[in-house]
Amino acid sequence: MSSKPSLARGTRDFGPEKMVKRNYIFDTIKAVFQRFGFQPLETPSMENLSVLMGKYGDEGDQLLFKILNSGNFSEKISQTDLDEGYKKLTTKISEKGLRYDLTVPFARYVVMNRNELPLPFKRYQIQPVWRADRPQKGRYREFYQCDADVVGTDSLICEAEIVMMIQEVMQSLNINFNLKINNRKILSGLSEAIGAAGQEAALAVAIDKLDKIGQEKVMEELAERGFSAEALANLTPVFSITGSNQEKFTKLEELLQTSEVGKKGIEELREMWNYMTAFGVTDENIELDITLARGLSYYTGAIFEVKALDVQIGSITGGGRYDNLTGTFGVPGLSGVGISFGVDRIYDVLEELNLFPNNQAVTTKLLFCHFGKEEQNYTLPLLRAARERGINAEVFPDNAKIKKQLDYADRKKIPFVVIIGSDELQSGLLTLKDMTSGEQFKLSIDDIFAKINE
RNA sequence: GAGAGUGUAGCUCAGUCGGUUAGAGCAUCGGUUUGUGGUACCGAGGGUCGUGGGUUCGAGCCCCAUCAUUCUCCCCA
Repeated sequence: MSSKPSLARGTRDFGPEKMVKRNYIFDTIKAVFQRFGFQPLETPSMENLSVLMGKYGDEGDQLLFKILNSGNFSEKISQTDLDEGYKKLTTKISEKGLRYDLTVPFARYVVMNRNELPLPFKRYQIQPVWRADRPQKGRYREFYQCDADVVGTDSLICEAEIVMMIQEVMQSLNINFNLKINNRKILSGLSEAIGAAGQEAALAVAIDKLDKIGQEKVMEELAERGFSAEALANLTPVFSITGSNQEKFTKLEELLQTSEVGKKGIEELREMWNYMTAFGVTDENIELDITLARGLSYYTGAIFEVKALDVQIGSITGGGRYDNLTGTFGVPGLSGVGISFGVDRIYDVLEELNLFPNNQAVTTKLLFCHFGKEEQNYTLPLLRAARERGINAEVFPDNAKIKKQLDYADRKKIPFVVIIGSDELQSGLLTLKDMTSGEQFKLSIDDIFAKINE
């Protein structure tokens, strides 16, 4: 019995054309990472659940793909285990899970190798991750993350360099972009300054939606979350912080006078800006945006977010600084700052704006076509010679009508074919066909190689 | 976790009020052309209408269940 094959939900195939385009993005990003001194790292697809569980909150634990133990796991289960419900049962039948992101495996790696690693340690990592949530537009159960992080230094030079890496990647890909920068300490300071200390998480989540739902709705949501009318009134001036980045700094300083954390945040941002200036980075494309929050709670310092202009799509890159990356594995005191490029969204942007280079799809340059066994044998040394000259070449492996062989060349977008029949065997002059123009020439094999390499 | 939609040929989709043998385009294969693709013309193959039940003289169409899948909210990349 055969049944129709199908893809597992939320997963995708990447055919040859898509792979060429994806590799273009990966190669561009990798080149920039390496130029800034980041080194490659790969970790296993699966990790022990003890490494993954409890790192992403309750909801994150639910979204982990768990791997069933091998062997007869059922014999270890008793009726009481079944009665206790699936959460406890899971721990008895599953000990491993697919990684949920690249940051936690990275933290595990750093902890396990802390004595061998040169600190600060700069690594980049491009691998798929898996999440068991419901797929929808632009969201998958398997997708790639493309991360670069530095651990083991608090220097704000790292933040400045991240800004430069973003600029270089976007410029290489020809994407017009807007980079927003904030600092998590400013958000903390803000909640202190408006008299809602300790509520910065709720404040951050709500304020992050500002450009999506507008100021009024944000206020409503904050009110629902228990912010007092007074706090909301104090918050209002924040929305009118406008002007150049330097002007924003000045206004912010007035607003956050009363908050130590807030002042620290401003100080960090100013220092970071000073480094950027020293590097020669201009403020073009870069915007200080104190309403940028980036949902996640683990950021503690700078926060970055990049959006593509000219196209209606969410953020394509994000990152920030987080303290105590390795704390959950018992090694406190290692701070990190990182950036993650959203490859799938960048792909969509390049596709929509037609920014992929177009001469990439060609893989084979030359196909040998023939009329039978004897002619095919004649091509084999020529095929080898072509490859030795660096020409991507292949021979049609079956005996088939020339029509079918040319059709194969056409579909594979092979630009040149050599046709060999009895005439060619006799004369030694081979027929070269240029598939784009349709022109044909009778040439010696050396002339053919020369022409193809033109 | 909550809500909405869609399942008909390999793919994208028509299918009228419930009515005879379920269609098209693309793709595949063959031919026009035994040595010429991308164009054209001719022809062929390909279906348990997601699955199971129900209503009916009669169901691709109506009802129930179930599975799959897409989208929205939550959350995130």
